[in-house]
Amino acid sequence: MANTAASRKTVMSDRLRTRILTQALRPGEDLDEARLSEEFGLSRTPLREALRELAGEGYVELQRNRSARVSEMSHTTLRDFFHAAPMIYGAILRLAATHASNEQIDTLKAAQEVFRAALKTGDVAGKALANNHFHAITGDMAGNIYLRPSFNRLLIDHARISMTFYEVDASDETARAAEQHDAMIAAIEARDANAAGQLADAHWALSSHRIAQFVMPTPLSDRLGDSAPSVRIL
Amino acid sequence: MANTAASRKTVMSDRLRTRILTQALRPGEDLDEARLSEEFGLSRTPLREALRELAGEGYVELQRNRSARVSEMSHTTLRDFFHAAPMIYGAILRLAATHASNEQIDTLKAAQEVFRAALKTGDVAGKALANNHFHAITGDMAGNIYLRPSFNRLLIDHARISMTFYEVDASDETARAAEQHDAMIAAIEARDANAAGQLADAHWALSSHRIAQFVMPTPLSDRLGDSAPSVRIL
DNA sequence: ACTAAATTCATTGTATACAGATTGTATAAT
DNA sequence: ATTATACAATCTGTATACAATGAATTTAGT
Repeated sequence: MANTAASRKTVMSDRLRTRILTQALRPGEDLDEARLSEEFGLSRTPLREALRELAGEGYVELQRNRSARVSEMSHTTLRDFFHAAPMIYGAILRLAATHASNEQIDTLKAAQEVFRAALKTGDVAGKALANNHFHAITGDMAGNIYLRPSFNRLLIDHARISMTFYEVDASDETARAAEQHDAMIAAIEARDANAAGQLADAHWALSSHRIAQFVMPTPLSDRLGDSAPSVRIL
Repeated sequence: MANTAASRKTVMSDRLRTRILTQALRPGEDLDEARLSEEFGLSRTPLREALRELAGEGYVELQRNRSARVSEMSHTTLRDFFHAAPMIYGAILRLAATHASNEQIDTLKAAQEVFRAALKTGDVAGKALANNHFHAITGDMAGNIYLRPSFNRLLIDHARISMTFYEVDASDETARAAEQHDAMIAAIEARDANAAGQLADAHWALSSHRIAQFVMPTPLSDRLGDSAPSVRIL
């Protein structure tokens, strides 16, 4: 039952998802059907179906009579990301606090432990994936089928962006992120939607600050004396 | 070039989408692969791929080792719909006003003419589809890849719900909806994001009022004298 | 030498046949 | 009569072979 055909296909999908999230497969990269199907020991038929499922989730983009590609990430997508993320993320976390089941809360706590462990090892991909998993669980908790597709799409690019800026060590900020995760768990456990919403804003502010700092580092002139560096990009 | 294989597949996808939007295929209905592939003159392979693409867009739901089903619509989904729609819709229309190209505005005007024409004929499916197309264009205008998946998912269920409550004649309200569409076009053309956002709220209020009235009609006691019927449902 | 057309090669799209899984039915045992 | 088990039928999942499309290269013409 372990190596059954059905499981091989889900394994393939999961592996591809992980590779895209960690940028082992780069944005815009072509996906050769023959090569991939051979690698996973499956024929092209199930691979093509898997690619279409991944396209629906936003991992890849299909093009007619051409190879599927890993979803692009341009400066335009980054602008759109900054616009959409706070709104969706706030709504998700408020709903998570309202609807989370006790079982889901336990799952979230476990994910948080994995995240903290990943912070210690220092493995970049491990951090990004663990963080991604933590937030994906909050998406499950919210349980709103209309918000989920956009939220999941945001998580994909958040992980991929993270893979870039986690390269630069900033252990104080990751530590603060972990603390915010703990606060989120507490707010959700207390069914406090307002607190969860505020934490979403705070968490987002921290994350977006890091991203902005990476994309557009503080100019030297600002570092001398000026205590309010520009966070706006583009 | 007209009846090529590639076009047959897109025709099949489009037809299935239309049937689901108009509830010719009912929520929860099983989709038999053999029957459908035969109907459209294609083998099961491309049909299965099409179903996976439709699943990604939210039209159908896949289940392992079972037939694909038309996406469900329960009282739970309706509650989620009411929660998510105003937020997403407002954001989309504000972005549409900010980013719309002149060509897109022309397309929107054409769609509005089709919508007005559909209102006159009285065909229920025609109204719902024309309205759906109008709003889909505003989604294109917004051009935010992170909001689009959720917005499109909302449009699917909005069309399906409309197919139910458009049955009941309420020509005064559909006329008002058409006027709001015109106002939206004007706001977008003027690049007035605030006006567009307010119109989104107003349009949504009208639509949700109709839906709520249909789902939970005004009790007789309220109709006699009480001028403020409850709009809240669930 | 350079452009244009034709041909070849590589890759995607589709059809068919087969394998695997699930559901329903019939039969047997208690 | 009821439950359990085995069998059969139906449907989903996968593999392989073939068709069609697009890109690259070669060849012919100017």
